[in-house]
Amino acid sequence: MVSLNLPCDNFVFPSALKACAGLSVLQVGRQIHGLVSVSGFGSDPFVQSSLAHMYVRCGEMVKARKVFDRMDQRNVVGWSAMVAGYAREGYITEAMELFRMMRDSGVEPNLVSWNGLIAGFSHSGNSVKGVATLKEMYSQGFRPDGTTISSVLPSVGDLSSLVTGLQIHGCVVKNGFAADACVVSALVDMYGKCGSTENMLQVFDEMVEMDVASCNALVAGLSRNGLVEDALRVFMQFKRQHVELNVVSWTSVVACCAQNGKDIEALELFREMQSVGIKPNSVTVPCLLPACANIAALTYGKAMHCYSLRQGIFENVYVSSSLVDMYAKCGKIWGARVVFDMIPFKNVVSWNAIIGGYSMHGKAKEAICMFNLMLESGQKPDHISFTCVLSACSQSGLIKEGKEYFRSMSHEHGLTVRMEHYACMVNLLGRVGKLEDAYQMISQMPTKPDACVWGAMLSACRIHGNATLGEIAAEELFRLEPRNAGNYVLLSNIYASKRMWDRVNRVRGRMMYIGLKKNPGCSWIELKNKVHTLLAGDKSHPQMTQILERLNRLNVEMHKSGQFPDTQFVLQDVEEQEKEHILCGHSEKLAVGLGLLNTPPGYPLRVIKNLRICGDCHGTIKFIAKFEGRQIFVRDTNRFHHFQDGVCSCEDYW
DNA sequence: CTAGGGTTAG
Repeated sequence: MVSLNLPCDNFVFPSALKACAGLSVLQVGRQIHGLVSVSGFGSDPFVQSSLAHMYVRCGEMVKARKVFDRMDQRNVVGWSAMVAGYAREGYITEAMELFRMMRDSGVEPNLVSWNGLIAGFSHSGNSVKGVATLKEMYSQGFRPDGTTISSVLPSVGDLSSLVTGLQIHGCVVKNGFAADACVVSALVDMYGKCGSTENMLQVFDEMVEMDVASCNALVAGLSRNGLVEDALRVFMQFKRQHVELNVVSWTSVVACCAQNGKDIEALELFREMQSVGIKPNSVTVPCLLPACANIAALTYGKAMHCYSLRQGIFENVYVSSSLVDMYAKCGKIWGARVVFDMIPFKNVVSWNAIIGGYSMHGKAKEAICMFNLMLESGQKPDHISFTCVLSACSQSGLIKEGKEYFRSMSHEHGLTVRMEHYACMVNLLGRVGKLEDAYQMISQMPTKPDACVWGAMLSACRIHGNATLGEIAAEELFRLEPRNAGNYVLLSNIYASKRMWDRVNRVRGRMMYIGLKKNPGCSWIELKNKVHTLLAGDKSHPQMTQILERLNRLNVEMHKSGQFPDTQFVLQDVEEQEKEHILCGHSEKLAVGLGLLNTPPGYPLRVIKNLRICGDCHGTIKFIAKFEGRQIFVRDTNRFHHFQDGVCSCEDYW
């Protein structure tokens, strides 16, 4: 229309600006603003309100305010857009103040004004304000409608306040809002977030007309509450019933798998999603990438990188940040850095990804350097930034630096010290052998230490073979998480390393009594675009004979060179020779053996393990790396081990 | 002709 030189009037500007607002396209909005300025309609109240709204929706509150301040006759639409905008951006005081000023200037808020304010609070995650505003609206004689309900519900879910949720549900039933699809999906979501699956299912079952958003909320709700199998089952049902599943539906089910240890399933669902013609978007990618990272499926991860570049979604900060994380977890820390440097607008998530990456690789210097660069760039650190930098310090035994970061967290950055930060400090002190200091830190905590703190203590006791403090930590853990087999294994390993076999048997008896089995060790390796899973002692892999043959040959070579496996890591009290036999079956060694067989000489190997690497395997893999002239990366639950030339990047300190 | 709502994301 503009290129045809047709004149724009005060009727077409609002419509065009509304389109910009809906799509948050600031660039076009600015151009239209320019046209408005030269058109002579710059003082039309409709045009001005629309302009203010466009800037609000593009997150440009300063620009919006400028337009609003210049308005000659401020109408209810302009006021309401500004109020909602401030609430949405988290400027609560400004929103409330403007709301008051609107009334003082003689403009009465209507239902849409109230709803906008409530939606703004919900959007910015303000759980208390949303509900409070709903109550205030009631007290001033405004009846809520379906929009009010679906605006306020998201903040109720965040509150985890089931009572409030039930009250609102009651209001929905009484007023007949249950026919509104948005209300139903918001209710399903709210009950899911409050952990009430019975209510969630009831709302879903009573739904009048099938609605895809409610189906999606149900899948997410089941997944979030640990009912993974049910989530997958209902998804399959929806597919069979020909519910018109959209990109959100597929993304939800991919996320469900990726967040619950079903990494291979996540990759398969992603493929199926594409095969039925649903295009993954900038949310799908960060949902899927953790699955690639978990099993070090680098080829899939790279494919996602290419896809993101092709689709033009790489610039999305969540997409690029999850790519950084994926490369780091797949052993490519340099690749992670390259991607990080290409992120145009970094946020705290991006910085945390690269700091965490360096930390995981034991590169404390680099992690600290990136942390300082983040501060210099003006980015405020959050509690995760501190978890990353503190764990980097503990990987490398940097006591002084760690203590200083720990102190600055609350004193300089105004952040609350959480359990995981105490756990980092216990880890830091404990690993260098300052077990008494670590124990003292726990005793002086303002809140009761949780399992991650005691777990750090127990691990430190394992490294230094301290049975006395180990027993204290273990007893706390048995009370806090009686069904976590790892704790029993750690304590029993402490005893085994001190040859206290009667106590080893006592712990194992206790485990058996409550019906716990040692978590089987499991490793993954990607070879020729296929991810292979190996379980400790499992002989089912088709190449197992060759693997064991190769490993035995390497074992002989190792003995010849005068090195012997460290057998103190075996749990059972058995003859020395048999111990070595059991160690041979550890999954990380099997994965390395498989990698050696199926890759050309000199090719680097990347292995992922679900538990911490054992000392014997660590020693053996150091030997293999040297003997075979290979770089071998092993990622365990804690960090990366980069084996090369007979040494490991962790310097035997893990 | 201009203002308000639900589902996926470290």
